[in-house]
Amino acid sequence: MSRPPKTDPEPTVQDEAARAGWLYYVAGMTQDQIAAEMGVSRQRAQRLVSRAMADGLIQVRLNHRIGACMDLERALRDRYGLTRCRVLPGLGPGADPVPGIASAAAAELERFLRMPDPLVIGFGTGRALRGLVDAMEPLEAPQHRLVSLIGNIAPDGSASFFDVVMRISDKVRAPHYPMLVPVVSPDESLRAAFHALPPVQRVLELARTADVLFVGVGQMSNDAPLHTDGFVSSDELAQMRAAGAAGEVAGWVFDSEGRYLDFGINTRTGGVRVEPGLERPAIGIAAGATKVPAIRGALKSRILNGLITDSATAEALLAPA
Amino acid sequence: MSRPPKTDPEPTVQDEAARAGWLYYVAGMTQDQIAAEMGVSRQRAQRLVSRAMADGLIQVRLNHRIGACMDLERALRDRYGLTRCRVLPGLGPGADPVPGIASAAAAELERFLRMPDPLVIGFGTGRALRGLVDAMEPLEAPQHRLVSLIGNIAPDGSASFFDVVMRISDKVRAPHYPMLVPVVSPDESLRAAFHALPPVQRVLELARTADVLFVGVGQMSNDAPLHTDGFVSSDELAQMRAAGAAGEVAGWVFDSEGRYLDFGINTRTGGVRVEPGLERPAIGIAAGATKVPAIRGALKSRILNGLITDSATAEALLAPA
DNA sequence: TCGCATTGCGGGTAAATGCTCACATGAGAG
DNA sequence: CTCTCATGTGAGCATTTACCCGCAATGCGA
Repeated sequence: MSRPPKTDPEPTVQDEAARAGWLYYVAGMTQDQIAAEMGVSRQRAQRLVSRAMADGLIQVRLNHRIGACMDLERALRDRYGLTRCRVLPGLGPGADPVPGIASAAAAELERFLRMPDPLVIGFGTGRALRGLVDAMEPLEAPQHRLVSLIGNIAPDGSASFFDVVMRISDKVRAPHYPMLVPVVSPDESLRAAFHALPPVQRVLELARTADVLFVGVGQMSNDAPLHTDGFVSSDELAQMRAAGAAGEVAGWVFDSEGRYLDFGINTRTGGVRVEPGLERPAIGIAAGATKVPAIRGALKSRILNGLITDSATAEALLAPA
Repeated sequence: MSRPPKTDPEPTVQDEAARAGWLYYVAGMTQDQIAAEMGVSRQRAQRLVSRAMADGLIQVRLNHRIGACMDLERALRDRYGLTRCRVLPGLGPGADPVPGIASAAAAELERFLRMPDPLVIGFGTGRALRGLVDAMEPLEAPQHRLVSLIGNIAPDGSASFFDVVMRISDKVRAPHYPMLVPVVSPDESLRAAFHALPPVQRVLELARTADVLFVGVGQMSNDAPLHTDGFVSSDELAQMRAAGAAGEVAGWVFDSEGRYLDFGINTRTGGVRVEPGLERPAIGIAAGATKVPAIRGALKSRILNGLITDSATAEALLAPA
């Protein structure tokens, strides 16, 4: 940019690139026309155009609220090394964020379901996953296998409320493998007994090797799903929080750095936990101010390498910790 | 478009086009990649991208002052004593000059809108101003007031086609003051009656004291906007031209020296006229061979002290009269 | 003046793009 | 209920673009 203020005996610098870029992007001319207009070869015109781009002479902006979301996606990807990230416009404070992100989550799942090669797809549970199911289109995908990561026996012995895997299986006609163990066993030995059953072991093995994982993220505040759904008592919740618990994925509790705790309900939680740093997609579906510390932890240790959220949550996740 | 029967808040609209456009222009992905990313066919991706372009969602701006244009700017400033001048590369003869200068005009307006102190900004009308609006980025600037210089009631009683002030107001969330009088009244006494109304007087006062003015420039040739938009008849146009009319700003006609005529439609034009020699910025946005005599007149008498145009028009303005 | 490396140019070519043309789907009129 | 129109979609194809490769010109140190 240190051009002397002389007149035009030197008309040839990146000025030409600017002019070529102008003609290309604004006037919509083809590179052939630009070449003719400027009296140079097509190849040179092409180089000028691409140089105008590389030098940042051309500024492209998107006049749409989606634009901000796209910028947030990129920022989240960079910050947490995500392989997949989707940010949707928030519905405003106070509104339930689940409907907004559910259809995007459903679209993401459908992308995998449409793949012809058989996949094993693992699912957590929770309201976000339930929203995903509701937003899904029925779709024939019998080549895949759907497996639950989390036990689906509630404390009272019934099947768990949000039986995500079964509902998806209904919609896509794929075989499903429920995890026939309690979400949280009363004690460690009972969990071991369940896990020792051969049918359960087969499901556990399937879940551990799943090609794709879709999970929600639970917060540890007083409205923790684990608590409101009756899996932990208020006292135990408070204890775990005092010990640093920040959130949970598939019932497994971790701290603000995303490290799994080795006490509390983690000794009694059924099913498999999502290991940090997987190469396979591990996609979190979660939004809301109260979930921010939980999501941040899961992203930091790469328990999740993909995220679907809303713009307000994305901004909070990008704010300095 | 297969609409999911579910209650999606905003399932899919041109949001997809915006997303595709962002991926294409900002992220630099190929249409194949976009198709894979969004789970649609390549053809659809291409359609989305081109729609994003057609809908004006994508805005391209050039961050470089081409040497030749800078020289023209300086020459125009010197010749006509302009305080602001911006010359953009022409798009070639025959091409519509409006898109080229619109984004520069939008940038100029945005500079004023970003000022924290409240301003009163006055606007004329016409295609150039309309192009400006389309090129503008949405921007929160509620501290300013936007006022129309020109009446916005068309001959048939409808609101005028290019309701610039309202559209800008939409984009920047600033209060706006339309000029509720006919662009051109049938006779002098009717104009006086309109102007005597107290609400109109308040708007007139606001318009007279506006801190910044953005206006187009109309030519008096057979394609005069005043004529094509139905405000003057062919006969009247010819009469005025015979009497020396060279152009008009905000509906007020002047001769080749920029002196306002005191007959013809000037006795019936609503709104305020831009007085020559203002200290406050009075910025004209105009380009095209047919407008050259009009622009020259407006510059000569300093009706305008700022100009945004293209290189071809700038050269014509600098040619000896 | 002579290597010798660096840079820019034109040619050629594979990939990407846009465009047109049938065909499906659905709404609305008859 | 059928026909028609309007809209959207996928496929094929011509055009346009991006990239790779020799070649020549220029700059530089020996």
